Amino acid sequence: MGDNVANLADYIEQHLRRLLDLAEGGAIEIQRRDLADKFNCVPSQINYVISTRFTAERGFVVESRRGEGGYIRIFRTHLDTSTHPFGFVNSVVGDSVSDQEMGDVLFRLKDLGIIDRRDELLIKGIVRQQSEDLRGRSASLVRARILRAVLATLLSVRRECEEDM
Amino acid sequence: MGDNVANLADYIEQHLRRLLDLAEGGAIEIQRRDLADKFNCVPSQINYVISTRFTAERGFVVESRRGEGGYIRIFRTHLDTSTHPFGFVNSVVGDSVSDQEMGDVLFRLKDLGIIDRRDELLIKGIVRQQSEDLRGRSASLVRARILRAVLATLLSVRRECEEDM
DNA sequence: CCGGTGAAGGTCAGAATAAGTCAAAGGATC
DNA sequence: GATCCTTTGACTTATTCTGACCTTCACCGG
Repeated sequence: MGDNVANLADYIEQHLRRLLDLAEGGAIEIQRRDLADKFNCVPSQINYVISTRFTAERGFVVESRRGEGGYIRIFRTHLDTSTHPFGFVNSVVGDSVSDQEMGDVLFRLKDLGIIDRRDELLIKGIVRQQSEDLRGRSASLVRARILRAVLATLLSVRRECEEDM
Repeated sequence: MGDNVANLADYIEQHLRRLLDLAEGGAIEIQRRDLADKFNCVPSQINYVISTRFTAERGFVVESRRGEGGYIRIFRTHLDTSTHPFGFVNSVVGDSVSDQEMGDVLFRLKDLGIIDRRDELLIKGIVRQQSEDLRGRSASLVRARILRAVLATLLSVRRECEEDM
């Protein structure tokens, strides 16, 4: 225990985090090849670091492009999901959701103070609108997907709005 | 925006956008040969830039003519943003959406200042996450639904936030 | 007229560049 | 020694850039 000697992946993570701290706007751009050279490893190691450490759950979004002028960009999101119920949302929603279950989930979230009454109505409206022409199982699958997506959006946007004040 | 541009195609795109911004009536006319000379590249590079960056999805129409007195004209198309969020979103999204189309739609909305860079990435991430294990048509349908739902949420919440101030 | 000619722009496929994927091997931890 | 995390490299995919070849058009000489 104590100070475990960090491995390569940890060093690369540290490096990227330092860059992010220094960067204006909480975003950085790197070349995969260059970074791999700097750390004397194969390029795919960079992908490993990014996919294990710079995830949405940890508050990052990553964007990349191949070919000439290619890059990897890492953005810090406003959303820190360890303090915000992202995982929680995923755990309550499930893969298949009936209209009734949707109501229950939203009720719980409102009860917990995560969303308010207006959000509840808004979400219910959107989910219903987007699943209205579907029946049975496919409706439930779509509802689940949309519910998760909408909740994720709402939570991150809310947070942004709060910060803006 | 500090968009760092790393390749020729991006430079040419930027140049054309600047011209469009300056132009009265949101339209410009260029000579392919001249532009290629200016950027020291083959003429077909211009076609590449136009066909990848100035698409209908991104809000442009392009018209050209060969032969003596030939030209390429680029027009910016307009989008009515004053309508209700739902109607607006529906007019942009459609029933079936490829990943590429989603990218273009979000790009255009960002271009119009309706969403910002982070929204763009966030939404792309959410939609991809929710459609990642699907293939072909069903993926496109789900993408369309989720994209509509997420955009509608975002726009409604945004409005609320503004009202609250 | 009318067919030729040169001046545009268009198409397509291949090379070059850079990132992504995946599975298997290697280590650490319990 | 079982399991989980890391590291590697062979293979895949995406994007850009180029050049050879094609099409369209105005104009000109006969």
